[in-house]
Amino acid sequence: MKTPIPAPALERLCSLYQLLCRMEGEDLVRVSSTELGRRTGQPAHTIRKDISFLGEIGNSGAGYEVSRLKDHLFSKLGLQREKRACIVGLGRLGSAILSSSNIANEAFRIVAGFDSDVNKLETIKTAIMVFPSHEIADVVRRMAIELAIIAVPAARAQEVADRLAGGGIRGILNLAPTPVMVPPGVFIRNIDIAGELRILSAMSGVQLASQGHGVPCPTVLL
Amino acid sequence: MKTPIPAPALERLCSLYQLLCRMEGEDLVRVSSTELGRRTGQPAHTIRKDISFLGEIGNSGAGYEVSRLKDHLFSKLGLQREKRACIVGLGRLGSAILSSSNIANEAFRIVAGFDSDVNKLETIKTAIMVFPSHEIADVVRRMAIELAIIAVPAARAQEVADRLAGGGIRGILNLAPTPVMVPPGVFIRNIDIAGELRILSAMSGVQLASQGHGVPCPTVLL
DNA sequence: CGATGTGAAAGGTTTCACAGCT
DNA sequence: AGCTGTGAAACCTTTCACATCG
Repeated sequence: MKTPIPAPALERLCSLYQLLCRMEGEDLVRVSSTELGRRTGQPAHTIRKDISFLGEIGNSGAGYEVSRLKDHLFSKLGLQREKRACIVGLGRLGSAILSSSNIANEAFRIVAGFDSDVNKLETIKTAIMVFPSHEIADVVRRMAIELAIIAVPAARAQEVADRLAGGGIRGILNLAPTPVMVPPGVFIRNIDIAGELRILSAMSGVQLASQGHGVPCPTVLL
Repeated sequence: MKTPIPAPALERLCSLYQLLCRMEGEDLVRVSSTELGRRTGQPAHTIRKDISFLGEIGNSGAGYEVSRLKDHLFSKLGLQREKRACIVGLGRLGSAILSSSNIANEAFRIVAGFDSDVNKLETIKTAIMVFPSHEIADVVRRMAIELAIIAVPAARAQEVADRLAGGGIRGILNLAPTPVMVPPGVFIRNIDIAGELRILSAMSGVQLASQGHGVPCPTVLL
């Protein structure tokens, strides 16, 4: 925690954590950076560098012990403490995420949902607590919710983000097709699924300066 | 084309294009880079630099004409030619995207869907053509589909990606909670929604080297 | 003056090379 | 031999400063 970690490295480390969870399930005990590189699509030295940002861990010379490295990331990435999360917008996208994300998740747990449509609140079938949207700030504060997913129409996304921020949220994943802005201290990730397709469309028609960056490499043979 | 464009700049330009579409709807005719910066959360010089990667356009000294700049991006980003897209996996997530993405889209059109569950193919209500998953490569080739969205369980994502690549796909947006690898020439964006939350969780608990300028908005794109 | 466009500097990330360990 | 960890080089992106235009 001494060294500041580059954001891209942090993202890769999160992926790596997921990979290690899977490998542990496959009963693999030791793994080299070369092998991890093969399975993530990154060069081995990137893997080693990323890991080293969190401090030493591997038995220098004999690869990493899978479960030890996993636990190391688990704690260093702060995933140890399960964070409470909420989801705003219980339409098709919101409830799809809800039904897929609340199973077996170690880093966060969705504990509340919001929607502005009162009918929907009454008819929805879910184990989490649901509230009308105007109570966002209150509920976020009262339940000590730290993370939020926004899955509402574009026109309402900024307003929702403001309310979440007002309740003291720490991080927001915005899935609405327009970026939102947040005050300093709140982490934001704007992910627009249709926009992503547009980017792909553009990438395939324009000459790029470099096409690295999270793009898995080819181990291709078919 | 002449100047290679940095990938991050390309992503921002796609966002900018969306913003300009909205501004045109608001009947705004002229806009300065400062104003665009305010609305996207980026500094003005970044806006100007990004735009300049595509060649000159603004009346140097009097801002940009909204519709002219919009059209400029539209053609330079290759959005002009509407690309055919498909979606693999018609579960909750897949059909949520389908119902929200096929309305008024200028850059791509979803023309086919795939699922391995034959019952689902028979019961699903949609305007697009649906096929069993084992026909992916054939259909992609026959219908000249260029882009794909993967919305299947993690265990089947790589296999689906391989079939898409086999059919000659150009770009893949993978929403499964595990990254997939593709042969060179295919553009890939791996977006794991639960993983994004995990990244937020980690970001709020670890010291970062550089964090977005307080209010940014780029799409992570992957 | 206030705006754009751009070469050049600054800053951050990735890649390399090698010391040290098994 | 093969592996990890890391300082330093190489690379790419962002930021700055200023020439130029309306």
